[in-house]
Amino acid sequence: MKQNASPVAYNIYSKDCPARAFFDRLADHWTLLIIGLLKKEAFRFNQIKREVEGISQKVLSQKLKQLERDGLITRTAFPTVPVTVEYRLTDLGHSFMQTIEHLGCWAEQNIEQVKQAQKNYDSINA
Amino acid sequence: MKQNASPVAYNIYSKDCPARAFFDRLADHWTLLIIGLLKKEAFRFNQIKREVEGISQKVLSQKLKQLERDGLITRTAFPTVPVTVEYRLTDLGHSFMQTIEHLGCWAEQNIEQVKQAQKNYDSINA
DNA sequence: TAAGTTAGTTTCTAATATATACTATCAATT
DNA sequence: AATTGATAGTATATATTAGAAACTAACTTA
Repeated sequence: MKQNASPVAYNIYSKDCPARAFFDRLADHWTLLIIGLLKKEAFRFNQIKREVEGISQKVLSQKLKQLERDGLITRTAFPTVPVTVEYRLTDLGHSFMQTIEHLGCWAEQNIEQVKQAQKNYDSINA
Repeated sequence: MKQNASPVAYNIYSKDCPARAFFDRLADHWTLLIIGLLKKEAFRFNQIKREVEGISQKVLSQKLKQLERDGLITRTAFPTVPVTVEYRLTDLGHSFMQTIEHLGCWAEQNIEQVKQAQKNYDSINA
C-alpha cells in the first residue's frame, strides 16, 4: 500500500514553484504574529489589531483574507450589534502554528546575545 | 542556585520591544531561505544568490550584513583571485535554524491542500 | 584586448506598507 | 434628538522598501 507515490515535486528554493509562493506568504512577520496569536483561541478583528501592536487595519485585513484563502484560518461572522467576526485556526493552520511555535520565544530568549553581537559588530565596523 | 532570575522582559507582540524588531528581521522570506540554506555548510555570496532563486544582489547583500550584525552568521574573506567570501552559521544561527528547519518542508508538503482551499475559497467568493 | 569571474555598491523605478480618513450599522449617553 | 463609541472593514494619499540594471575593481583566461 504505497502512500508517497510521487517524488519531491515542490521546492521552496525554486523561483516559480507554488510552494515558494506559499512560503513567501507565510514567511512574513505579521502573518507569523497572527498565527501565533490564534494558537489557543479565536480572536475578533479588533482584538487581533490590539494584540499585534503596530499592524494597520489595511494590512491586517489583507493578511486575514490571504490566510483564509490559503485555508489556515476560518472567518465566522455573528449577527450581533455591532457585528462580531471571529477568526480561528483550521487544522491546517494549527499544524502550521506548531512549526513556528517556538520562533517567538527563541527571539525573546536570545535578544541579549544579539544585542551583544551588534555591539561587537558596530565597534569593529565603525 | 537560580538561573532565571529575571521575569519575562521581552515580548514580540509589543511594538517597541527590541525582541520584536529582531523578530521582524528574522520573519522574512529571504532571511529564512538563507538561514535554511546554510544549514549544513558554508556558502559563498554568488552560490547563495544562485540557490535562493529570485533574490537580488542588493537585498542579499543587505540581509547577509544584517545577519552578520545580529550574530547569526560569520563572514570570512579569503585572499584568493578572485576573492572568496564564505558565509557560515554561528552557534546562535544554528540554534535559530533548528527552530525554522521544518517550515520549508511543511510548505512543500501542504501546498496541495492549500491549492484546494484556494479553489474552494475562489468558488465561493466569485 | 576583450570577456569572464569574484563580491559587492549605486541608481532609478516599481511595488508595497503605513497613516489617515471614511463607510455603515446600531447602542448608549448627554 | 444629536453626539459618542463600538463593531469590521474600505479608500486614498504618502512614505518606505524592493527589484532591475548598470557600475566598480581586481585579476585570469582566451
